[in-house]
Amino acid sequence: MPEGHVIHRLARRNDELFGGRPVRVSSPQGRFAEGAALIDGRVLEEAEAHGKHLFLGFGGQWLHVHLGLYGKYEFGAGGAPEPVGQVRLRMANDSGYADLRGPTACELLTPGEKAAVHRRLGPDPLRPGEAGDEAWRRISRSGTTVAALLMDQKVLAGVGNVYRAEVLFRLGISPHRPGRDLSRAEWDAIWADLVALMHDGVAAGRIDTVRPEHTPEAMGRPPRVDDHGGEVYVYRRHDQPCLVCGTPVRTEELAARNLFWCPRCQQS
DNA sequence: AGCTCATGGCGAG
DNA sequence: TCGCCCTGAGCTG
Repeated sequence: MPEGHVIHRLARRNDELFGGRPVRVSSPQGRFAEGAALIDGRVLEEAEAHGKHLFLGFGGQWLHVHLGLYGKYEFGAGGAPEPVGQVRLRMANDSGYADLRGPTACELLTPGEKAAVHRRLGPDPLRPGEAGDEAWRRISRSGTTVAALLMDQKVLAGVGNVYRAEVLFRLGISPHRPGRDLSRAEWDAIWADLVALMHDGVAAGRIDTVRPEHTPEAMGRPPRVDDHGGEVYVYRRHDQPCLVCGTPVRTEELAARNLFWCPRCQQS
């Protein structure tokens, strides 16, 4: 269950393991059998991520993978074992293998179709050279809440439920503020914080957002591990005391997703 | 064994 | 806004 940092790691991992060499491609489960046959034995030329979309380039044909809510990659060294369960896509060479399960998308795209995917995605804080200006144009004109806008992949690509909750907490911004009520300075701060947090996420392979001064050790509290594997302020911490002010973290359903925030630290 | 939930997104209405 | 798709983990019984 991935946000953008996971996909960028997957692009790098695929490139390291398979890049520049022929790769065996199959679909043990069978649901991607025809596509797999078309690229089986070809050379992986490039691997790229845009938001939560992964693109693997096989000379004019692009394998497009989107993990959705449940998709998962598993990498291994050496020979691939007998597939267990539902493996949609398997890529393998003599060094190792990668198994993909449960993706929302696993398909071959033409360059034109790939370009269309990019066109409908907003700027990605993890893509080199991208700026948040295009996102700001949409946000500053929208009456939708900033919480919903941050999750909208047309506005901004790669941010999911964890990063949106955490960046709003870190900047003390209420998730219910309409986008058009944000100042340019506030947006610039959000973008800069996302760039920093998500690059940390790529490096660490998990989402950590708690500043050093608010860690349990610094606050004189018992150590704590969030069940999704990172240290965060509000994500999935509903009814637990805010790490900064002690007020119970609140939750609410917004556009069919859980939103988390601190009603005291995020009033403005 | 059978729920329920999850870091997502699409299309129908 | 709702229902639906994909899969697995973590409960409850």
